[in-house]
Amino acid sequence: MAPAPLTPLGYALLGLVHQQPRSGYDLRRLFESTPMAYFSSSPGAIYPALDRLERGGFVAGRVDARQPLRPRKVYEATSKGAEALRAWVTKPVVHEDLVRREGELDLRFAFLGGIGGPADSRRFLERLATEIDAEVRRLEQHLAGMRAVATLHGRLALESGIELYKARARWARRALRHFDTGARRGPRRGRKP
Amino acid sequence: MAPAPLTPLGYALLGLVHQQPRSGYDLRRLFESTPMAYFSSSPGAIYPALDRLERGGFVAGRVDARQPLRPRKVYEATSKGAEALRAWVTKPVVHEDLVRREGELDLRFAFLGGIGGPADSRRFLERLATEIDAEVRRLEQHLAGMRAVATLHGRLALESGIELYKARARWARRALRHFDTGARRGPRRGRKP
DNA sequence: GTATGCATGTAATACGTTACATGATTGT
DNA sequence: ACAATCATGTAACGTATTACATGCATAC
Repeated sequence: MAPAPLTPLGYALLGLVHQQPRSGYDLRRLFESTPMAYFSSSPGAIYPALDRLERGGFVAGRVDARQPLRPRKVYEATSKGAEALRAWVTKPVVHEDLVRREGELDLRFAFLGGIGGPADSRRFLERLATEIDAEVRRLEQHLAGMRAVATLHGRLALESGIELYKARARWARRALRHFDTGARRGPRRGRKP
Repeated sequence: MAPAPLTPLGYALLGLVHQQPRSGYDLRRLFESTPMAYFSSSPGAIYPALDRLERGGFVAGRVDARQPLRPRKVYEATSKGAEALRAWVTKPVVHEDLVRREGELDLRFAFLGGIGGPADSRRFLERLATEIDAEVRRLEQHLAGMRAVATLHGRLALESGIELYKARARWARRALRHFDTGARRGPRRGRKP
């Protein structure tokens, strides 16, 4: 049942080769030159990770032996890989995603675009906003409880965390407008009256 | 020269035992029950990390053999540990801290309270805000450049990142008011006219 | 002929995760 | 008698990091 969960890097690579076939070098450059720099572009991370994905049957690589240079190995997602990716991006957002896997959230949402429908995007964003609200309440209670004991810096650091969560929730609710029920396409105009 | 850099967990533990002597179990509970849950409370992470800190001379542990239970081992920071901690928290914030070590920023700032003076806090926050501004400019340029090619979800995900950075910069500038030059103490009243 | 870019990889090391082990005390 | 709490640890495993290795093609 539990289908061998991948690492964040594994999902990132899987999602990218699912968008379009790419070589290890393509992926490295992507991590170097785009805001995905969150992931390491080091070959010692990427090539072994691609191997694991291939051995696990999530991606298939074929050697592109066009004459000039050292041959590229181009990967694409298998149906098993696509399924694992779908499961990952559509999985309900839970509390742990907020505190230990913050970085994955944007990635999951970005990949969700090519995979799910507007209903999936709505579910993701609504759930995200709800979980954040709950976490903000917890943090504010903690902050209230420590008012007396904690240092100024401790309180400020916690407030920083709270502000970041609030900003993310605002973003989620704004993004939701792009997936309004009944909207045929795009963010144009207000919601159905 | 380069004094064997510690891991994030290592710095977290070091900073906490620098505040006051604590046992491994104290630290585990802290990670379980406070917003520091970002760090794992698993014994397989904490006890080995404390060992490494002790072997490296950053902390010193002594067994607290008060009768009742299994004896606690209570750690406190050595002067070498305090120095390493000071170096870490006062180190200028750089671009890489933003993208690959976001989680450490709040921690560094929180510990800075017990270590540096208001001038250190100002430097930290000003530098942080400046680095964020630069990163936001980069991201917005990237967003502008991908307008045409990228998907709605990709653009929204990037906007999320931008919003989070902006929220952090706002927080930093607000927090700065607590460390105004000439202010004797606390955030009371506006800045010197 | 030297550096840079394309393109793949390996080796050593250290670290975190999960799960398990141990054992005493207190509460029901 | 059993569970929970205090308290410390170990073992197996997988993975990321850093640094190195290789080799051809093109540009200066």
